[in-house]
Amino acid sequence: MFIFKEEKIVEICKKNKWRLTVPRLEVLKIISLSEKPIKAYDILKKLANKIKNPKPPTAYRAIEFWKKHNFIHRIESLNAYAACSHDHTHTGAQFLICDDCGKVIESNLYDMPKILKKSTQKNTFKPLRWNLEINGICNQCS
Amino acid sequence: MFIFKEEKIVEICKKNKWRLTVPRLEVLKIISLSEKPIKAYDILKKLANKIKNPKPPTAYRAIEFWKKHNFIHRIESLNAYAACSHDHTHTGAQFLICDDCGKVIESNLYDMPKILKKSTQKNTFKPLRWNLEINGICNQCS
DNA sequence: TTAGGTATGTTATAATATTACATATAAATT
DNA sequence: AATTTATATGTAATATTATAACATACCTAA
Repeated sequence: MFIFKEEKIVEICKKNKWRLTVPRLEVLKIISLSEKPIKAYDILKKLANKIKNPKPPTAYRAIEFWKKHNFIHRIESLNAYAACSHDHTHTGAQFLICDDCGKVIESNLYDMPKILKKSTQKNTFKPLRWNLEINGICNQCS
Repeated sequence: MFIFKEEKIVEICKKNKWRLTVPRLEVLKIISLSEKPIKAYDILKKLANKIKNPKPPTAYRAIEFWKKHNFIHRIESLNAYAACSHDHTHTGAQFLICDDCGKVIESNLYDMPKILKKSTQKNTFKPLRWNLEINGICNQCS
């Protein structure tokens, strides 16, 4: 989805005083090198090339870490994970999921569309974060 | 979330020549009587009051049936199901999920917001259906 | 009333995710 | 530098969510 530069990651972690451990770095690499959103157990399988006999929690913990810091997203309808291709400040994300090839494009707006905001106001609901998944057919497949 | 009238359901099924079987009807009742989105295995537990020793496929098949016909929605981020509180024609849905009490408000737009449509066009992506989940704090909890 | 299609019952298992606790490592404090 | 504290990992077990496969039952229509 989006390839991170390792030096950049090292730098960001240092700056934020986050511990950049081996499982964390390897998991981020695996996700960011994947062409499509990748599932936890596929991450785990690839992780086995780097770490001796890793167990599910090792993968899930690293996933959780990067998700928390907005470096990756979970595509809910796919149970899969993709590197964030935008900056790490947005509280909402949207994804264009191709029903045909399975590739996912992240397409951020940063602000919630007015009409959605209005609809939350009508319900006196205070929105904090949002996730939009749009299924359809991508450029390449149509 | 939304309570269906049984006679109405019977009528709709007859009209569409859908088979309204016992597991299907009971599963729809269970979901529509639930205050919050309900999980498959909780549906299954409640179904046991109506059907002798039901197994997961019985619940999942009925869920699939109503989902296909747009009578219920799956809240992806919760792995849970809620009765559709709107009509059954929309191809997109959005949900306001309260992080505090877990209740979910369905708030449909029918048309995809222009800004989203524009963003799919920029990617020459042909949208077919969409699902938006907004987390935040509801009226009652704030 | 039989053939075809559709739905269910049942067993088993796959896929996804978390708990719990022991150990290790890094960072902060003395 | 040694000790304390907090954080991360290793590991086994198990919980949760979902599907496959196949036999049986049941509608519908010819």
